[in-house]
Amino acid sequence: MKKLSIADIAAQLNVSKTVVSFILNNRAEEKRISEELVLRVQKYIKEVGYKPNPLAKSLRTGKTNIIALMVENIADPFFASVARLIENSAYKNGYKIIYCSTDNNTEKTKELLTMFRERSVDGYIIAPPEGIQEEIQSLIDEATPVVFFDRHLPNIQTDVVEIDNQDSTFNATNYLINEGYKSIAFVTFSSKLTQMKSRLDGYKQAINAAGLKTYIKQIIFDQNEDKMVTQIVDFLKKNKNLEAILFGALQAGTNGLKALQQLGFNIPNDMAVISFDDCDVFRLYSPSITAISQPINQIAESAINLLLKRLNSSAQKQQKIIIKTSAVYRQSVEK
Amino acid sequence: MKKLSIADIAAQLNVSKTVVSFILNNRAEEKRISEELVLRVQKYIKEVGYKPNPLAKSLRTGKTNIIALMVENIADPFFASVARLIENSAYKNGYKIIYCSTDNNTEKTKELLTMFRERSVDGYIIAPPEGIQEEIQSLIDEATPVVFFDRHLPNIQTDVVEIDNQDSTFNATNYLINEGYKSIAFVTFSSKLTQMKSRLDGYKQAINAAGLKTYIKQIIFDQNEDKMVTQIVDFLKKNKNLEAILFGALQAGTNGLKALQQLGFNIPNDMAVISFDDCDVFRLYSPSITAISQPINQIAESAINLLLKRLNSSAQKQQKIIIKTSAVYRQSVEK
DNA sequence: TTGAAAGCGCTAACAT
DNA sequence: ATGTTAGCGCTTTCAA
Repeated sequence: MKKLSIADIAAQLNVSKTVVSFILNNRAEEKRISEELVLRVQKYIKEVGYKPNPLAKSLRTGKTNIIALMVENIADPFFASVARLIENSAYKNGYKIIYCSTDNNTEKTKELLTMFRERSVDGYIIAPPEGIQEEIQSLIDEATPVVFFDRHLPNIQTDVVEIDNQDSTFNATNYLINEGYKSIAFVTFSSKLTQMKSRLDGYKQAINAAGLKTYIKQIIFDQNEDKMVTQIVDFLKKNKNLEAILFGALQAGTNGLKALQQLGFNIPNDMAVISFDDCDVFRLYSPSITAISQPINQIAESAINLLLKRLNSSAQKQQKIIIKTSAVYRQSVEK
Repeated sequence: MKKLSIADIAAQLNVSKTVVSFILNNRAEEKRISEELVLRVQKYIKEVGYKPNPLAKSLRTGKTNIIALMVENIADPFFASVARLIENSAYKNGYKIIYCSTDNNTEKTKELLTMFRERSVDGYIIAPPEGIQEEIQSLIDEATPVVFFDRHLPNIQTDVVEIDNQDSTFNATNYLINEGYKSIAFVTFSSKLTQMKSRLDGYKQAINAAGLKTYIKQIIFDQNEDKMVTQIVDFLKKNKNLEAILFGALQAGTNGLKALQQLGFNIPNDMAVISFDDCDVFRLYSPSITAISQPINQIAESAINLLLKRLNSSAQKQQKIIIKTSAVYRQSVEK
């Protein structure tokens, strides 16, 4: 059974391809095609199970119904979960997702963008690394929809979905201060990305407002987890007076717990702990770990909705959606 | 700046499209095109940064350089990690990945397969749900490469990458038996998938060989985690004599830990624990949890390599790669 | 209301 | 050794 083409359909029904095409694309009314013919064609198409070839359609229209999803790392639970939810909505709306992990690597991301552009991807949802302003701007200039999430790029005007990073760490830090802790550290990754900067700022702001001293450790990311643990161990050894730690990211938190375990710290007696991002590790750990929880559902939903809106109707003012986080208080900060 | 086409290049250089096409596709030698011309064309192409339109190419050749990756759930850490590694190799070899989560839902998966087929995806890497034999068989009949991983479908002859599920649980159960535990439960998901059956078989085999009694709980999967925890809690309440539990899957394990916590069990004194799959939760839990670790790297690598091999040269005997797991012994089974 | 035909950009059979 | 040309299957302008 050979694959049917629109020409086959037209030939069988003794009509032109044009008519069939119009009917397939719901333009029958607009084109004032007789109802009788419309029905006849639709019936036949259903009967033989004809499906238009999307490749040919794409070549002709330049639309692919494919959305590129560019995350930092698809193996990261946060990005994987967001991807899962975005995938759902996308498929529901007739779009497929082609994804990739940027590793926050500028060059790699540029190459990926070039590839996607060649393939005429319809739109982009990106957790952008630094240094891709130019490429993104030229996409925007071509009226290709781009939605940022998790972070943004300064100077780029496009839709963004973010959480209120600064508020989150500000509040968490204040919580620790109010609980009576004085020496509070912020352990995070060394990064220039906007979300990481904001988290650091929130911490600093709270500490400074309380007239306390800041203790900041910015871990250098390393494929080898043990090396990151070691960085935290060293930091802890150098700052014996610490009473509480706020971890600025999930992996900082889990590695931090490993470091604290290695050094035999008792949580929360020797050290109170709060971490950004929530996960099973924190829920199940004993003591359970207080965490700043990102509303993944809202983030994913907002991102895909913004993109779909843009795909369906161009030209509107870019939106910035800031989503509030909530802290889940657990045993790791009980005095 | 308009997008260049092969016709533009040909016109500029006063040669035919054919020549340009052959040179682009590395068939210059085969077609005995003069070296001088090859160089001239290549130079010009590089100069103007011309890239062939993959859409047009695909329409013509029927090849898309896209691989479909169908996992159970991309938000599951196991599948996300495998996806990450497969993504890497695929991009390195000039293929892109379009993925989807099947939810082990037969109907959904069939629809997805239809969609991918319409889009002329070049090959498939699938963790297959039940009931899609027919669709898969017809892909294979069309000589479309399909590689299964994590599980397989009975009666379908195609490349498979799996771990030695039965051996894994057999060995783990035996380990518990040798440690002196008598009442050993197997808590897993209710599933007809091959890998889950094998895990159950391995447990039964070991228990029976030792002349012990089996205690089996097959959790009904539920989006609501608490409901799954409750199922385990109920099971534990009904079997007060249990001394050890082997969990047949990651989520069974984490939910099991929650259940044990709820009931105030002390691990390993009140209950020894081993879980299938390893993750941070088990490493960081106190006591740390003994786990059967799947070699994710090997799984991903084998799967993508099998597929790439098939994409590059059809017709070869299908391979079944069985990968050994290793147990990571931790405190949860120390007597 | 319907149809003919051009063309999206590429490959490859066939010609020269 | 290089060129001509017919499609791949679709959309859309223009004509009837």
